Amino acid sequence: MGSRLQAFFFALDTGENNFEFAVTLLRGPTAAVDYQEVPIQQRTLHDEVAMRIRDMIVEGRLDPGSRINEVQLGKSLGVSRTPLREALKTLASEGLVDLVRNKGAIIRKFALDETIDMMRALGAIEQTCARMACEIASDEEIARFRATHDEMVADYEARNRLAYFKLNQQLHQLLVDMSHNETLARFHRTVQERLRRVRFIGNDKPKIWTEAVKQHIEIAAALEARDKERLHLVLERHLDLTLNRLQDVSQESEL
Amino acid sequence: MGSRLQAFFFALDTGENNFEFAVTLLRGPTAAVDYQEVPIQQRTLHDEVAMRIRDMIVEGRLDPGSRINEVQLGKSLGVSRTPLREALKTLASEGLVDLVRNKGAIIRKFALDETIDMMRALGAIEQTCARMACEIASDEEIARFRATHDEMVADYEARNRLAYFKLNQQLHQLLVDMSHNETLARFHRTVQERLRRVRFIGNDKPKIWTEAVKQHIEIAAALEARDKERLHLVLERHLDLTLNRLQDVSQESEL
DNA sequence: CCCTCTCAAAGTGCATACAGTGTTCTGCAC
DNA sequence: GTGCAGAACACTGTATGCACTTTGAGAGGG
Repeated sequence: MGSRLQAFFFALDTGENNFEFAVTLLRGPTAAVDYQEVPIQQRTLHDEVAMRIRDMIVEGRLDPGSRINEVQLGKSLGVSRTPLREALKTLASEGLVDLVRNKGAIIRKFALDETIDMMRALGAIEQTCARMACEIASDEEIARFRATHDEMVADYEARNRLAYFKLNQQLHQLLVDMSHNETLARFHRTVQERLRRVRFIGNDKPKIWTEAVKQHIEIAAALEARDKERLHLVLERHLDLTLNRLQDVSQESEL
Repeated sequence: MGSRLQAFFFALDTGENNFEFAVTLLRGPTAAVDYQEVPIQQRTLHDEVAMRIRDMIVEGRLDPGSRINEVQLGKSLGVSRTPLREALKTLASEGLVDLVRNKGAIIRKFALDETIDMMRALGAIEQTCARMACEIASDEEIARFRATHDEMVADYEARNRLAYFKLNQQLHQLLVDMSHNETLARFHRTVQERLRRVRFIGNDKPKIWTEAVKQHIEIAAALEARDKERLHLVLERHLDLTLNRLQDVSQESEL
């Protein structure tokens, strides 16, 4: 809703060019009054910069825990400090960096418990949205979910990990979108973005992967049956699986 | 300028500013490594400015739908455009303003359906957190909830509206905090802040007020019984009440 | 060897300057 | 009076400059 363009992009694995666009977010059912509805709109420098840095952080090209040198980074991006600093404010609100007076931006380093915290939040949102979706999602949407789901399963069977991951993420997003609640959906996106660098850790264990797929099949089924409680339960288990995976993999306590 | 709610809110929130909110953003409950742990820290200008503008928006002193003139506002706050612009980036991320290229910041005007959307999100978070709370909240926390609750009911009986409102908000926050999920709690705070200007509309109807209190009593009871499902249901009804109230009050479609 | 004190270099926070873009006002044709 | 062109104005976006804080290396004392 609203027309905030601060969209979040899913470069996911390509690591490059996230120019597949935010326009999707522009759906504006709002009364065409004032400035509420915004046209296509060129991107500003600070937006562009925010995107670039976001990617750098998420892809691990900037070291968690380290400071950002504004002059240096600005030079390397070819912009002055002003738009850079503005971009950092945005990233700070998204929780990707911490801003400390006279020290500037520090790449946020997530403790394990914080990561778990965020995962749980993500899971909770998904559960909630799933419940809502059972009530108000259209049959078309559910069909679309099913289609994406089937595609994903096919990718699993072909052991096509990359495509699988992508569709998996998309599926979770789809579920959330079906709640028709933009506020929750956007929050989900933000957190998911924050977690991108750890989201799929450990999914390379065949057993876990297989289990995850099984759950997904159940999820799709429950959704089609519009069975709130069942869906809630499966998602609970799905989250548990993710958490276990995370805990197994990360002996160290920071990510 | 402002909406008809303006006077209402001046009374309501007593200029108690969101200090805690700003501070929360700096928090890092992490192992004391690197820069993760940040000392008390003086506030920066842009933080201060963000806070001021946030208050101005929430209290209706800035007109929804109108643009912010950076020079003018900067002058009136006694700061240059740089920290002001940085503050605006923060507020944009919080969803209080929209940023449009070559137009700057526009105070966000919420369509009724967007407001409902946010309310629902808030309700969903509360439900979710309540479920979590039933499992992991300590007895002390629940006792504290109960105490606050009782205090609030007393304020109701004394028809002490202002105190009631304050405790009500606090109670909802408490519930969310009991989930021990910082991510969700922070999100809840952000959205609640956005809604501050409309949150308690219509609560002056005695009938509705009475009903709300009844529900609160049930909520406290369910929580003490750690009865997830019951709590979920009551909260559902509580949300419905809020939504009805909102719909009743706002004939016009924007807030 | 270690401590700490000093001071220069580096880096951030904020203000100002400049360039480009929207907006408004004026004057003129009709 | 209405509509339009164009110039003056207003305002935003970005770059640069200055002041103050932090950092860190080296000197001097213990």
